[in-house]
Amino acid sequence: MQNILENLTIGAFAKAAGVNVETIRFYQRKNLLPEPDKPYGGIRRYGESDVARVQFIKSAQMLGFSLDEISELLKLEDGTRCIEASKLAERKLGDVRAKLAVLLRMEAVLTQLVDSCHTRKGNVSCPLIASLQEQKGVAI
Amino acid sequence: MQNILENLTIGAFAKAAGVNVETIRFYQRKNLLPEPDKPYGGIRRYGESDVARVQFIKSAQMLGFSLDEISELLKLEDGTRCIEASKLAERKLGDVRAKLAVLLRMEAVLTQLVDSCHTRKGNVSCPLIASLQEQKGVAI
DNA sequence: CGTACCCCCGTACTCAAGTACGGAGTCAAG
DNA sequence: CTTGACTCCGTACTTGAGTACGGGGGTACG
Repeated sequence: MQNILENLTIGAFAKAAGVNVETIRFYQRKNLLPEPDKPYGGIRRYGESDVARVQFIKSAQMLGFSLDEISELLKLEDGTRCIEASKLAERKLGDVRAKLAVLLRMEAVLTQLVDSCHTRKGNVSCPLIASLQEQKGVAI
Repeated sequence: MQNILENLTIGAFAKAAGVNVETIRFYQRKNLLPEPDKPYGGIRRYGESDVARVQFIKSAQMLGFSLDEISELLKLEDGTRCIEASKLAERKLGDVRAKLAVLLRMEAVLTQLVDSCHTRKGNVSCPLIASLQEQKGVAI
């Protein structure tokens, strides 16, 4: 692994991160990405950590976090004083665990569906809704 | 538990589901909810299963599924022939597991952060990004 | 009987998260 | 030293997911 991923122009950076240039700029305006300072009148350069940061944003988005929430997660990444960090982290942990609970249910139901399709034929349905309903009655 | 949740007007339905009336109508236009037929010139009535369906939609949205994806999940719920169902379910299972993998990492990192804040003081940061990066190298 | 609160349906507006566009500057290759 | 590709930055447009608005109709109660 060489550090091909250093000294990237914004175009190469965007390509490496799998988004387009405008998205990068958009994230910079939102302060999700640092805007590296540029050699006066020149062009900015980006590196591997920037790429990873964008990929993190994208992953978190897939999990239903909004950019505002992601910006909080990034605050944790970037480091804060323990008192605030731990408060924030605990909240986020709550969100994460709630999502996990739902996803685990879904996984179970879908797995069962696939299995039963392998053994039986014909029509099947899949109690996704019911599986989540029970959850509400159950203590966490 | 009485079935207070039967014979609801759209207003009561929306309230029970925790969304507003326009959202219900919007979902109906998108065919995420069945539009019960109404006594000609009268008003439509809704029941518990409709409420559960909306709550399912909301849960799935929190997990980053789009309404189009949710409509596929609902197809599974509503029952289809095995051949298609199982294909679809397998794809969805892939999505679900990918999300799970990321969430589990996040949970681990956040938990660790909270723990280490309880024992140490000062500044902390939290390798959220790094934890997801490793994932890409690892076989699933 | 009227008036107040729903329902129905259609159109129009909003907000988050991008995407697209365009003029001006920069830079590397020929 | 020009040309073509790329950067910079600002403004404007688009899309998904709702929200709001408004006219026309029940009905229920005071």
